[in-house]
Amino acid sequence: MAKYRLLLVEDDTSLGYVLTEYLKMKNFSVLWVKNGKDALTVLLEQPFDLCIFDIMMPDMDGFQLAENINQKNITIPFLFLTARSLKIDLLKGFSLGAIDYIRKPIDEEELVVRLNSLLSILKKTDQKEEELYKIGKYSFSPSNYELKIYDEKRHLTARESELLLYLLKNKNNISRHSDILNTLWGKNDYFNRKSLNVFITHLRKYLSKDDSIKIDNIHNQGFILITSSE
Amino acid sequence: MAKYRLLLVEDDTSLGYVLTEYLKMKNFSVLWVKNGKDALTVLLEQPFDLCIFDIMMPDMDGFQLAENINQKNITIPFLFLTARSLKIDLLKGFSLGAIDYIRKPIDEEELVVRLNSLLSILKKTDQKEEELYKIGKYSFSPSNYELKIYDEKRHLTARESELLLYLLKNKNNISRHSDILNTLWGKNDYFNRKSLNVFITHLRKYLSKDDSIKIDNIHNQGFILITSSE
DNA sequence: ATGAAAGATTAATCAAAGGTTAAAGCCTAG
DNA sequence: CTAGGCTTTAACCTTTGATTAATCTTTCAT
Repeated sequence: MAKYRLLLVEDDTSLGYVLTEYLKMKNFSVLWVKNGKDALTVLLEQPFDLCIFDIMMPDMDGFQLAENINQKNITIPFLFLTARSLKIDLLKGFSLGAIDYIRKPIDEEELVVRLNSLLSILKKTDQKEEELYKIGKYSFSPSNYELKIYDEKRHLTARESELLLYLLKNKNNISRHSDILNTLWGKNDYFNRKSLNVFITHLRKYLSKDDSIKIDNIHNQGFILITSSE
Repeated sequence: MAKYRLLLVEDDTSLGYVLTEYLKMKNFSVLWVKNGKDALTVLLEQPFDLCIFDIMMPDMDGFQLAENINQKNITIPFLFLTARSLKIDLLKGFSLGAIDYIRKPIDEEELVVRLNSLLSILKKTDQKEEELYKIGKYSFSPSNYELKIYDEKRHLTARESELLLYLLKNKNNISRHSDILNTLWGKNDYFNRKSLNVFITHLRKYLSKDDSIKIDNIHNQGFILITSSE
């Protein structure tokens, strides 16, 4: 089983250290940062499966961090792990989109089973791959990497296929640069972005035989596969 | 939003009644049964989105119920809601496939947000809950930066979109210069104010196809998006 | 009424982002 | 170990859009 990648945001040095080591021992890949600002930076650059936020931290607290994530349209599951046990805080946490709110002091073993439970739910809902997609006059089979129009077939490469699938899953909605890159490339930097452009060019060429289909760029935001038909 | 269907398995009559009524008030559809046997029967007959199991019950306890479910390959998400607070019980609960383990006494409000959170993760597939604003004859999707009237679509830039969203949130109320500038630009000076004017001009042009919409200036105060319709 | 400040509009500017093509690396099967 | 296909990097060109500027028009206090 692939390691799950966790981002731990915790300003308390000793707790942060203990948790990081424990979770690593339990076969998680953990990045520990000590404040919300650093968290935002790495979230834009690297993919994670789940984030764990402390609330009370200097500079940017956990709530502010969650607000920032929502505002920036970063799609990442997160939960709060906090000493703040008041109900009002819990309600606020969930209303910000947290998938859990765990009160300190936490038993490490309990934390691990809760993390695994949440991660397995998240994974289950993410995996749903259909057999055949219709794109205007084209049809696309992600499992064979095959793009067909009329009788013409074209075999896409793995990357081309993944990218097209990603765009299709968000058909007529923005697929954000950062989300694409984090999902397909695993990181988001200058070179990946360039690479992404190259593959977008490929897909546009392959799909050029049906004018009702286009891949638009939304400046500084992402790409959007538009099918005007249907 | 469609009602979620819950199955509550709880032998305590007064708690069962209170919970059922409370959850119904919170727009859940609830079936309450008092033992594991009845639970199994209705699970085979009716669909549910989520089940809530007490543990300590006569005849068949919650753990046995969960074991039965696994053995019969019934795929249904369930969680435990129990007075048994020992870690060993929690670990057993998760190992049986529970998606949460909530210790009594439970605050009803907290229970509801936890249920909603879990259900929204589970239903992530049809979680296409993109917000859409109506502005007279226009509709605006902030996540796609898309402004639509009839069949015409226009993609706004990030700034245009943010500004329109800000005005919409204060629809028919004044959006102050200083508030807009501080929120979107992060500072408020001569040049930003000039920039803001330019974007207001853009939005006015984009929205000019419906006379019932206008963006008025309140001298020295701010702007106000007015929709006379509705 | 009048002048200064504020607002509206259009256009110019320029750095950043995107597009395209080709060459360079990198795997992997044979 | 090498040939061929795929991905990444590079080079170069085009487009985009926030800002600034320039020029009118409106508002408001006096």
